[in-house]
Amino acid sequence: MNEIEIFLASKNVRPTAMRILVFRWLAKRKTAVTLTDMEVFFEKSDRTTLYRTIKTFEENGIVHRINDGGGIPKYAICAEGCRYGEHHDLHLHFHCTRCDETSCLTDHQIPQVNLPKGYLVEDMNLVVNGLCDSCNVD
Amino acid sequence: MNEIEIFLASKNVRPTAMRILVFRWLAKRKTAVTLTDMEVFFEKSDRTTLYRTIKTFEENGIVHRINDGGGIPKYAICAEGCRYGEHHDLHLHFHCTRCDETSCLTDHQIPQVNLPKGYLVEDMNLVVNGLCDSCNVD
DNA sequence: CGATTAATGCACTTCCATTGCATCCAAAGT
DNA sequence: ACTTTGGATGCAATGGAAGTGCATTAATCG
Ligand SMILES: [Mn+2]
Ligand SMILES: [Mn+2]
Ligand SMILES: [Zn+2]
Ligand SMILES: [Zn+2]
Repeated sequence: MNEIEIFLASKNVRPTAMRILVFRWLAKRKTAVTLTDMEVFFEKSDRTTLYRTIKTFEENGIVHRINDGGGIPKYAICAEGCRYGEHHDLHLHFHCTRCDETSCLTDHQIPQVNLPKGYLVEDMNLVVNGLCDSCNVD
Repeated sequence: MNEIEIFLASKNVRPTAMRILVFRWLAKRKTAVTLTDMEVFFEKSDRTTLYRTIKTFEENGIVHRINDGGGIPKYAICAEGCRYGEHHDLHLHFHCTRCDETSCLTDHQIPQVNLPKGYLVEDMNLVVNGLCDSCNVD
């Protein structure tokens, strides 16, 4: 077993050929991907398989879902420490309004927030919209 | 003209009967609404009309769209100062994972964030998931 | 190898958003 | 008051993406 297979197995995800390909591809991306992105790249594979692959990945703490406001979910590989049903990706997400790419700024944590009395926080999601460094060239 | 008509007109939105009804209803809501919510309440009206009504409201700074992660957009009345294509609702949004209601916490601004060099901020959106005060009763 | 269980592929369904077009209405001009 | 006219509305159709059922294929285990 190679490194990816070992990793997937450690997440209780059976390392099938398709899953290995998808994971390797995801790991190389610098920005989050949509299901359609996957569909375009893996044109030989069925959309349903990709759908269930990314769902399995999400459920097992391998990727996290990002909602950048565009309505279509995007996915990116998790940082370490994410587990089944328990994600720890409290970092900021940047969505570029020009190139429509969404990226994880894993070095930028979501600031602490105060809430009114009685509210209990489970999770947070901060999306910053603007121009990414590539697009912000004047 | 009553107060609502004057307000709509001030936003360059013609105060039709339907728009007045919708605005009045929205103003009474404590939580953000979906298009389907509107459809259920205004059962006599056509879905398309409601769709275009809320779209017009959004485009003219009367409501803002909230994406709480559930995939279905929600809408709530804007704070003062929002204009055509220019919203100033940098407040926190709370989404309750139990009752699925989403509310604007207009008193809670989004904290300042630092970004990597080269990134330009245009807008931010912070959604906090958890239990609202009504649901967090143990 | 045979039995068992999970993954895949295909077809279909569902859920909303969105659009085209005909009709209606209300403000503005005569 | 009548006509004109552009925007608002309603209905029907389309579009796009998520999700489901089921038969088939592949992987795993004894
Ligand atoms: Mn991320
Ligand atoms: Mn709000
Ligand atoms: Zn960009
Ligand atoms: Zn609640």
